[in-house]
Amino acid sequence: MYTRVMDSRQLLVETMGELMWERGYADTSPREVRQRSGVGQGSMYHHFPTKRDLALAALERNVADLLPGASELDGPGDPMARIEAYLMRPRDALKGCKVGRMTQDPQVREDPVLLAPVARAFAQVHLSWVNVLREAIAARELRDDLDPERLAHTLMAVLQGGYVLAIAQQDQGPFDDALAGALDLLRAAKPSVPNHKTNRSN
Amino acid sequence: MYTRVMDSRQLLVETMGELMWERGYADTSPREVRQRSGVGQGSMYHHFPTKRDLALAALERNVADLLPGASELDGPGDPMARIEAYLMRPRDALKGCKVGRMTQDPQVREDPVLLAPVARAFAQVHLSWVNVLREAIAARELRDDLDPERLAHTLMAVLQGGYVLAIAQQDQGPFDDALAGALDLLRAAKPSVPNHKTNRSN
DNA sequence: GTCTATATCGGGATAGAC
DNA sequence: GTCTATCCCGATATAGAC
Repeated sequence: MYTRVMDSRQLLVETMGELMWERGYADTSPREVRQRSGVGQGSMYHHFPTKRDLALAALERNVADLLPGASELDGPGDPMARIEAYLMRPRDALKGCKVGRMTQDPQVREDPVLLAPVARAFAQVHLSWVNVLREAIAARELRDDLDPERLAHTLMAVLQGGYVLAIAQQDQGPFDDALAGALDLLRAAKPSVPNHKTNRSN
Repeated sequence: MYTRVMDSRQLLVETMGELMWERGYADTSPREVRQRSGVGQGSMYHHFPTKRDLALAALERNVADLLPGASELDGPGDPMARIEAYLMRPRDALKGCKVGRMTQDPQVREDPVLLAPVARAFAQVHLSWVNVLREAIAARELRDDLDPERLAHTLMAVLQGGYVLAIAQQDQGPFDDALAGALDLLRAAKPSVPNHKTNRSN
């Protein structure tokens, strides 16, 4: 590791990451990156021969930014409480998801290399969801006839889709509703004869 | 109404609609539209002075394409059956949603005029969802402590988010999972003492 | 590593004839 | 309404000096 220094390279990656969040990949120009970052032309093309190279680095950075948040699902603590905490964490719905947004960018979608970090990120979040859902079932907080793999996709979709609804209406409300509704459903899906002795072997 | 003729104007709208579905707005050029449609330059700018004008027409057309499908929710028939039919209708997840996709296009997102048809479409679908969910509650197919407005957003989000997951993985699976999981949750949210006499006053 | 200069191409039109 | 010609600009680099 070559240690710290907030050098040009890193500045570029950070700036590109922001712009990709705000504007996507296709509609972000190298010019904008240079202007916002203050890094010069020559310098930029020295570090990143093409826009795509820069985008790849930025994407990986954005993914790395996001994953720690999802690890909130991994515990410790009561599974349903972790789920609730994760779902109810404050999020700016109108900004959308740094990572999920990329799936709608035509030039990312068609480029397996750019899509790969997105796929990996989602796969990892899915894993966390599956685990916490399994635990919730084991703790009798959820009916055991629910399929954790499926449900994990459902809950991830609520999040990603919530952003879409919020942006469409230019209103945070639908996003909050979508998450709250999902939580309501989970609560309604407690086993019909729950273990009231609450001896948490977890 | 000036009757049929698949004239240039209509051809342009149709083609732009397809391209916006495939590539979004920002990344679709007037040139592509002309080439795919076969309509000439002069003709195009005669009918639509700017790209944005064409996009608006195409967007409205795409919305009009989609709404009839959502009216499947409006019945008649058993509410839960309608919900299931709507959710399980075959969809090509990798193509994404014609309308929802627009929310991720930077140039649409920032343009209230272009965003408006999207917002109206979603509002209308939301209405259909609220109605069918109310009916499901009235028919004792869903617990009456669930909030139809919220749940409507949740279910719309599952759909929209399902597309995101599918595209990320380049796999229809996560989409199908997300919808199936949502249906599982709805089924698990039946009232604890359901009315087994099934006297449908609906 | 960074700078400035230069190059090519496509996007998004406008002009004016037919 | 449709055609061809033309225009300007920004996107995305490449070249070569410092």
